[in-house]
Amino acid sequence: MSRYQPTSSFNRRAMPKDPPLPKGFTSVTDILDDSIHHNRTVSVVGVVKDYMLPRSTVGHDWKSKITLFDQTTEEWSEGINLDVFLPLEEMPKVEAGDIVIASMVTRQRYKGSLSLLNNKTMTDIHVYDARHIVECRGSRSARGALRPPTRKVRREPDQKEHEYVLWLYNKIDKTVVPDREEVASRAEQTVNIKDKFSLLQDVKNSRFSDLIVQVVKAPYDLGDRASLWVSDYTENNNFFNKTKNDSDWVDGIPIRDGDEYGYTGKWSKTKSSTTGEDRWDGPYGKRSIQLTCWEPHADFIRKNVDVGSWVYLRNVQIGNGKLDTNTEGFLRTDRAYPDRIYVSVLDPQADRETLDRRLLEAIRRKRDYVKDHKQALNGGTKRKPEGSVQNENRKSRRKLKREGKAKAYQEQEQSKQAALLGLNDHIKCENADKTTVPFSSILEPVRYDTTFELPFTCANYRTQARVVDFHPANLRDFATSRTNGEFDVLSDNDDGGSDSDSSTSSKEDKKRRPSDKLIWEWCFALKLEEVSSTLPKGQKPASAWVLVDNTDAQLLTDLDAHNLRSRDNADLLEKLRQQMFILWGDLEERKSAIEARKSKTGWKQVPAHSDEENGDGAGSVPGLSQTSNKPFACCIRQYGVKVKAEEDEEANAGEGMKWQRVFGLFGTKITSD
DNA sequence: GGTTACTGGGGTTACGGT
Repeated sequence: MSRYQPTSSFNRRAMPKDPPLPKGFTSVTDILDDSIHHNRTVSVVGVVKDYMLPRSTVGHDWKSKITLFDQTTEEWSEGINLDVFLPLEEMPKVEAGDIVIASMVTRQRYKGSLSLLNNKTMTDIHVYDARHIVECRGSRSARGALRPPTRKVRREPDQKEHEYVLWLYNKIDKTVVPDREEVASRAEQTVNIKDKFSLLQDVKNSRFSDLIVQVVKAPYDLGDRASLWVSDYTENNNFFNKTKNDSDWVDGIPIRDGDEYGYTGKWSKTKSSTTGEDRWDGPYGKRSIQLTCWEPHADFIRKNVDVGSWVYLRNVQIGNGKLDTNTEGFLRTDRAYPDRIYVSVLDPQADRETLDRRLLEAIRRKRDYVKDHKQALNGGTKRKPEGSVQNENRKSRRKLKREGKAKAYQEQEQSKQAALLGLNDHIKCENADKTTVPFSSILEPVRYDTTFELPFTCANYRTQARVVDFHPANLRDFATSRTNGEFDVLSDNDDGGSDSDSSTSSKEDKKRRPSDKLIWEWCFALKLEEVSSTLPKGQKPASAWVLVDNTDAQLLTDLDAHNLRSRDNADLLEKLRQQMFILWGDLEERKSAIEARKSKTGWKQVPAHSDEENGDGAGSVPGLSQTSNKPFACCIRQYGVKVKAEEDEEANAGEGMKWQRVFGLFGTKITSD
């Protein structure tokens, strides 16, 4: 049996004299049937049931939609949507009752719904004007009713197709064809697109709103419907006031005063359960709304939505629900289009460029909420001392900058000498106009009016040094991974995805979400040693560990980080090895040999304290200083990070924390020419 | 099967349910 006459439509396909579908065509029923794969190219001939006038898109084309049905679907008046993207002037013009041949269209699933999609190079859309088909009744062909094409067609319909169109016109039950005028007037309204988008803070009772929200609690399945708690991190006084006290919640539903429906009794068995599903993952206060979603939305939610998902919800009816206590939302089955799903899952990890601005703003609000929430948890006083320390630093920094300039001038002569040291000219360094300062002077403690020593200063330097060690010891560990945090899409985010200590999230928040992607970044440290022609004999050159972060490592190596422990990236590892060889000569070979001889106590940590003027602190490997490599010009920045203070140390960065100065490499590039 | 690779609306509108 031909696939154009499957058993599934046998019963609906009556009359033995019915002509077969023209070769290469598929019935609407079969297109709607799951036996046809997605993205298959099909051709269809059908009667226009509904359409939407073209609207502009954010892309180049305009978009219109034509709903088609045929004799295999007329019993249910079911139809398939044909989404058409074309320039406005090329858009086909149709009316209800017209017959359309759409050849070479793609069967697609978009936002949960099946539809057909035109493609510019392959698809032909031929429209037969219903009013003229009547006039063709005397002939065997509907050819005379064919409207002039709106764009160049690949192929004219053949005689069989013209005949089939006429047959279909006569065959179709006219009572199921919607009235032309009625559809036209409805279509006119489709160009008046009402922007129903609303923030939760602005939703109004009995209105319909489109929302961009995050699911803050696992959807609760109620059989024929699903309950969803969502937030966009705005506040609405009419919302339920979620408190930290979870005793007023059962199974995701707040227990109302009076408990009219006896929830407490009914569900008391599960009340004490604190499984992940019961967990509240949203903001406190009046920031979340409960939605009741009927089919087919409920089914979509069951399959595609979980706690943490960001969703775009369309046509949510806002109301007070039966209890008339708090504002709730209702996502109902569309009466006119029962298959239409008004839920779509948004991808916050998408390119920032393509991300919906409204989603970005919601994520920003969440970030701010989380920050403020953290402050509240900490008593709201923590930030002040931090700020004052920074102000302090800012003042002193300005003064130091002035002093630094004078000092730099004095050191100019010295640096000129250093320039004669035979630098590695494969290493290029930015800020060539800036005075080079000796590496040792960067390491000197910073004093303010000689009354106290600053923990660090923020400054950039240009200097000359050579690499005498690196960390981690294995080049494969120069790249590390982290999950792409939710707030990373915010351009001003400073919460660092992997910066778990500064994160305010709960443990659950840190748990990897299915949508999180693994991000690979460079992170390694180089131990630099001073090169100086004026160093007195016998005196050890100054040295210090210098961190190389992802951006600076990208510049340095001209490579992007990936999992270097994966065999797939063996090429990248080799490239990295070659690049580093230019920078540090045979250092890796020497280090490998030494490490191989070392006891199996594991690698030592990079010294947390980077000031290692004497060079023999933890992390230094004896013998590596003898490595033969050339010094090079590089840029070094000094900055401070907050670390936990030991009991006997001064906590100068707020409660229990102290400042520690750190050095970083920047503006330095390995070149092979 | 085939191309190119993006674009994506409606509404005097709403029930059902604990």
